[in-house]
Amino acid sequence: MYTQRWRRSSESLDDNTPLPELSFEDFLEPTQEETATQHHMEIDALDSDGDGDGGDEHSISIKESLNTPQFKRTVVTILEDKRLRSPGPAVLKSHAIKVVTAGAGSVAPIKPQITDIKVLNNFKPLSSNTVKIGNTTVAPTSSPGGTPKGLNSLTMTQIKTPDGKILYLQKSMPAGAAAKPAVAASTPTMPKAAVTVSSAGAVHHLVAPTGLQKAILSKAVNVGSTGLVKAAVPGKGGTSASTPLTIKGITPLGAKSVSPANSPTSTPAPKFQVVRTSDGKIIKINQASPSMIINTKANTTTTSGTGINAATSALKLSPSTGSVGLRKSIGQVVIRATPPKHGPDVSNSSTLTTGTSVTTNNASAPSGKMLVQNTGKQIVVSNKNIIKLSPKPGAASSITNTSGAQGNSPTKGIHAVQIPGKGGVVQYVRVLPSTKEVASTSSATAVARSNTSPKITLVRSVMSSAASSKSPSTPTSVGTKVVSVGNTNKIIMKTTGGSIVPLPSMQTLVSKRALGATNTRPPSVGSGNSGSQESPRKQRLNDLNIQHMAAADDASDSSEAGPETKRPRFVISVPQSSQKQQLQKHVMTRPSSIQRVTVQSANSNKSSTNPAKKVYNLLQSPKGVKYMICNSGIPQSSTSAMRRGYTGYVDGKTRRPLSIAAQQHRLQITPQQQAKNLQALQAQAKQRIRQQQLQNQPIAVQPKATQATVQPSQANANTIANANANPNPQSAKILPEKPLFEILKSPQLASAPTTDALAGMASRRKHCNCSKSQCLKLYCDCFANGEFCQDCTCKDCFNNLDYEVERERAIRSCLDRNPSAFKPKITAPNSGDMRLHNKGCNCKRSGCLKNYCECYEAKIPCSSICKCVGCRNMEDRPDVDMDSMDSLKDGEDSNKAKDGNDEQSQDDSDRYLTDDVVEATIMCMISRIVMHEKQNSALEDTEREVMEELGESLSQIISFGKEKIDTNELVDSMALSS
DNA sequence: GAGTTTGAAACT
DNA sequence: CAGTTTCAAACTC
Repeated sequence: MYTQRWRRSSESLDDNTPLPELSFEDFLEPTQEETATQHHMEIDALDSDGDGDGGDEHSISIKESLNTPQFKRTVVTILEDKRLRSPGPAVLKSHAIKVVTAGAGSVAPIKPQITDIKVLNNFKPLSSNTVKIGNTTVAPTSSPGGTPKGLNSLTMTQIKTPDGKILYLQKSMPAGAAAKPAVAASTPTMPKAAVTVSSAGAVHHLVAPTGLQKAILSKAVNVGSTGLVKAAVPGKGGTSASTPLTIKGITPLGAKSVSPANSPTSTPAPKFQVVRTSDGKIIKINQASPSMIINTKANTTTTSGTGINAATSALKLSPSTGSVGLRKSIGQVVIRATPPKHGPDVSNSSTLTTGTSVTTNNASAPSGKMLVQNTGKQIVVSNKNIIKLSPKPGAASSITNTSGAQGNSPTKGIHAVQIPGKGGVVQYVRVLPSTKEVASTSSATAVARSNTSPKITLVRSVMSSAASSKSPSTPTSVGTKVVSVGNTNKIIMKTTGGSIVPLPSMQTLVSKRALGATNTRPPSVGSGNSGSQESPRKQRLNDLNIQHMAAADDASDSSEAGPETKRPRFVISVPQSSQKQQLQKHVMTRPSSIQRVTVQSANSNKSSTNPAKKVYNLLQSPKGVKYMICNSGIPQSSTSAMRRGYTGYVDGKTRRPLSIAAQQHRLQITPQQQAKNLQALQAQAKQRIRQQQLQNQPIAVQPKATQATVQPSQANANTIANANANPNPQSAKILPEKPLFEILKSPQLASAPTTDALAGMASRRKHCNCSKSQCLKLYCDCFANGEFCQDCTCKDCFNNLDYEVERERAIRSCLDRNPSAFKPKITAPNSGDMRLHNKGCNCKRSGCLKNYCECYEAKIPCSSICKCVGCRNMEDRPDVDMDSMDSLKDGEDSNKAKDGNDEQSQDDSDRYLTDDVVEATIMCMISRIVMHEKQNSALEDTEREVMEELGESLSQIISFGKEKIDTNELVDSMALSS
């Protein structure tokens, strides 16, 4: 079935294929560890910009979350839409709720489940709006009143807002054996009010569909001021092994939903976007209502009786206590719930909502991460897959859909986006054309609009990639269109009345994860079909349904078992081609045709634990450049963070890390960028001068300097040579420097050639000795360099394949703190030898002349970036001005006076004015000229600049000379004193 | 090899 | 963002 979806090209693995390095983040694919049970869902966003308008942008993305054996979790993140234009019912502006529960997987996690709830902004409960995540639905209810009906019978968790508003999480009694806690805000009319939100006397009732929502919160969940709440949910039974936590929003299922849950009476037949995660969880977004459940502007008028103010943003969720607090400040709510173990529920729900064949398979579907952003611009599905929805009017060629073949969707034209879920599960996104286009309208009608769901248009650019797999299940029937997201694919969802913003790519969301690669294509780029923007299809998105379908062929993937199998591995390249192809479901996991390939060692079996198995993401740029990202392990190349010394041995030429972003940058180089490049070139030239000076400096530096300048091995010369051959900084061409295949290999897996290569360039000179960090913090050099510990003397080391989950989590943590954490600290901006410490040191006592200093250790002089005190490792700082000329003169004079030897000074000048220094100086001057030429600067200005450059260079040289003299003096004085 | 020093990383 | 603590490497003895 899906075989076509997946490209598993051994080619990509070809060592000869140039594979530009990718940032370390790129390697953070969903870990293998993720199990089907695990779910990580993020829902960002609810954009009700069209509250009144009905235009809403909604993006839903599903990402796979890291699942550790201990912690299985589903994360749902809802982000606020800051752009809410129309007033609407009180809406949470941005909300992030993160609930993490220990997975109830076959392997019962012993550790308590953690639930994180994070509310970023105002929370706006929508009466009719409901969000359904997996089995759990969260819906704000406008109905005033006390506890919803049937609360007593139900196990309820309350969420209280500062305002006194209360949200209830309802445990619907599971039809099946295991009851799952459901969180829902129900409209007052909801027959089964599982959850109610009452503020100011307004009560929202949550109705949980019997079959669908099941959530059990055994532990209280608290939302901290930070908006992040962690709650441990004991698993079922004493062991607490698996307690799926779901938030169940009971949304009035519009025409589609067959769900038992009753839609609020107030809302006739709201149209919903249903997103289904690979694990079978379903998220429904009621577009009819102006605001999504979770996100609405605070200022919005509340038609629904929800009393929650944006202002009141604090939420507390305590399952046990039932209290949930929402805070304004918190913009995000992430709910992580253990994925429902069993498909039946899911399937049911899915069928109810979507009713399409597509929905059927989820039982085993791996967890997915869904991110919905209020702005609605982006949808991230499974890891890096992104679907962007943008409100811009102009962009879209609306996709007119008539009733989709997919099933029972109430709405007519359904656009389906098929996204590969984990383990080959395909997620489908349906976009139902809204029948009504509402110009910006008053918000109040949110609930009432059931029929008139906000109009959302999906605009997608033509898929460039040809390989689109057809999912059998996907209806090719007329009306439903499957949108595959290809490289250039752009999906724009436009609510009526809302503007459609062409989403350049799906990458935006990825940014968090530093998927710079995706950005490589400007929106316009890519498919010849500009169409996405120009002729975007406009269509209401009534129902957004994303499903992860277990691809039959995925069996291989899934069968591969192991955590990896559950990760989505695919790349989506979608051919622009014909509509027919479009009808075909395209797997869209990654922006720019990224393909994920699982590579197993010859002997590797499907066993999940097989360390040898690795997943490579293959990426091919429009230009045909292939990139490979290794899923397992941290790519060494990309991460060569080089903390203390490693950097010093990495040669920019051979290992110059090139992040995806950087690559994109190159691809999209602009004149300004060119100018910057020139500047960088100048900087490099200066650095070169410095280095030259350092090399000549007899003291201390020399021995290491030689080392530092040693070029890495020629191992990859074949592939690298070309890349490096182009010194022209202006070149927009991607220059893969080294086959990532080798670079990315974990040390353990690295082939001999690779090892050699690495050894040549940056052989590990040492092994860590960590004792407390478990080698999962940047303290650990191995970890910081993206390497597995090997032959180290560390204690309790987790930096190995045995703890890949923890490791990946740690990586993510580091990246959260610092997205550049794994990027090389020392880089050569361009082609040059000039390496710069990106961050600079902060030495205070070492004078930057000991290896404590990262700059010194890397054999590079400190720069203006450094914050060091008493630095002795800088030959010339920018702040050095011509005054140094005088000082140098003085120094020379003093030196002369001291030595009484003019020849000495002459020798010094000869020493420092080496050919390299002169050359570098000239390069600086030339670069100025070039830059000015490009800028069409006046000749006079150019000349002046050039002379200034010369003066600056001379200043640096002089400074160096002066410092050297001072050093000599010091040495002499010390010698004398001794 | 133990103890100290150092500065980045992590934390508050 | 600044101050403090933690950490592991670098260094000293």
